[in-house]
Amino acid sequence: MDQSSSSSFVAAAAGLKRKANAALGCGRELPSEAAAAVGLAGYDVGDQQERRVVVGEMDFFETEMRKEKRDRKEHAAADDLGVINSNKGADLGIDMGLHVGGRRRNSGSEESTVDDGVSSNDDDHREAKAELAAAKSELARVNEENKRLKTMLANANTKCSSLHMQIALMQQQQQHQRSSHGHAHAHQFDPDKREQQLLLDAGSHTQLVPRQFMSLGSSSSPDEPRPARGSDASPSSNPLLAVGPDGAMDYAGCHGNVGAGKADLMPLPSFEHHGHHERGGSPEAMQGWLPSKVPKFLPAAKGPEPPPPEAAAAAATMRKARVSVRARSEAAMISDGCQWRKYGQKMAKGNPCPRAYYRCTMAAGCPVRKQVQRCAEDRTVLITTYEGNHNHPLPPAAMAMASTTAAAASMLLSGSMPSADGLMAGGSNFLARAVLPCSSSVATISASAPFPTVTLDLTQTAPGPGASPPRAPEPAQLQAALAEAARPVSLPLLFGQKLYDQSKLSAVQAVAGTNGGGGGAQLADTVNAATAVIASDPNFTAVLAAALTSYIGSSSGSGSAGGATAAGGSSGTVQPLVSSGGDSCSRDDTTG
DNA sequence: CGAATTTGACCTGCGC
DNA sequence: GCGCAGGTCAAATTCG
Repeated sequence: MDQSSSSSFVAAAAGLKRKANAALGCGRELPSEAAAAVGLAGYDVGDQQERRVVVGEMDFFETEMRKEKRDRKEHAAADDLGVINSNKGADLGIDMGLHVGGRRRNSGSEESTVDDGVSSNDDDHREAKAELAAAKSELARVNEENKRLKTMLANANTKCSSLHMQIALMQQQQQHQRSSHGHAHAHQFDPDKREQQLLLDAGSHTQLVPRQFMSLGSSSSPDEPRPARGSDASPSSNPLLAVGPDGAMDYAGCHGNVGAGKADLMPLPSFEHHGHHERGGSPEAMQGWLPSKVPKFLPAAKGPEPPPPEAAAAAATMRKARVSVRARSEAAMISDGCQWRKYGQKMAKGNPCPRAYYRCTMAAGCPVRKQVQRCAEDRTVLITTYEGNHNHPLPPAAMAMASTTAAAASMLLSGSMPSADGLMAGGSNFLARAVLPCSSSVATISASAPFPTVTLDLTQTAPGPGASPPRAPEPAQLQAALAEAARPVSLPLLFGQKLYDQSKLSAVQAVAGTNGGGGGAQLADTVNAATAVIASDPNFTAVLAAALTSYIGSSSGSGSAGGATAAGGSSGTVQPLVSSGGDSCSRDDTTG
């Protein structure tokens, strides 16, 4: 090794060390030995390519994305039947069986290579032809399979949109009833409820999922200026078509600049970006991106009609609702199908690992951000916290995560913003019971100020006495868990039985609206019914929807959902995974 | 050379 | 008012 290459190697190694540290979430803080202590020693920092492979993103959707690439490759390959690259066979996981002597063709010397090997042996030649034909057949079969899977995925995502709409409609109905019946009385003597109502009233100023849903059909805020819609389809008559007047417009807008119509991009289920409507005057509004801080949110609202201060404050609070995903990963970041750009890194108190800040770059002005941080207690656990909603269609690979997080956020923010106690007494622990047999996922809610957060914990194994330490799920398992989370099945049953049961809803609303201690029977009934649904169909989307039912019913606090707390609360199997600010681990430290 | 990342500075909210 | 912590900005740096 000459001197120049040696020095460049040293420089590269230094850079790699720094990056590897950062990738492991322990960037500036970790000297070499410390990096080794957290597992860096397992990586070959001298090989950048290797490092990129190993320390790169943990790809939840690796299989799917590969499949898509593969699909495209195979189409090309099918058109060019003269050459079958054995690498394709490797990618496909198919042994093409072409490794016969020197007869494997390559694109560089097809004729001569083949002839050299074949001319001397006609039997081998025939055999190779047969293998080639078999390989083609297999290729065609795999192509068909890929197409079928793609179609299934698209259908699933469409159904998931329907689920979100149903959740929204239920929330809308609940809010309408609440606003028309009890809220005037309840809020007069309950400052918290008054504040909640302010949040509700301000909801249409926000870009949060529930507000998006609420905006369907009739606005929750009658005085809220709404863009005129030619086809104001009734959401109840056709939830899918009524993805939302706003959403429809926004999609039309973003389709233009992010390639709508591309087969591999799908509109998010009712995801909407409100910035265009609310802050249309400012440059930031044009970009659709606003910092999350309230003081910046307020001045940014320089449009013709800035929202009232309390509305803006409420909007800022609600906009901070987050969905956190915990997963074991050695990679620096989980791959959720979106494109992210890092815009900052910060040391968080109580955690030696830095927190990285990313924003979505799939579309200009997408307001979605995420924070990535390793858990202080278990640095194999990567905590990814999402905030905001995409304002653009997502590739199929991103739909599972987006749908799951949107559903969780929607649930968390639905209706009102109950106290943390109320959440923990009801929704959280109920969610905590939602252990997926298929993925061992656990969802918890924390409404701790200022950032209500839903955590999807993909690190937990099924609880059991004396259970061994959590086992790291394979990426494929994680992907399956997320895909499962987004798979909407049996929702008509769930909603038909519970969420559209107006009498029961009214009862639950009465509980929530009056902040009273009664209604335990109805609540328990709802919880039990939802639990039954989960038991019969342990689907995470259904779990979330069911949890929403429970959550709405229990949002009044009072611990009336005591039955729901039994399994998860104190067993230790469900930890307080996330708290405000997404710094779950440090929270765990401080709360003991 | 453009895009992405790094990193110190800055801003803001909050608790004391 | 002050200090701390979280979050963001933006110039500098690195990468492809």
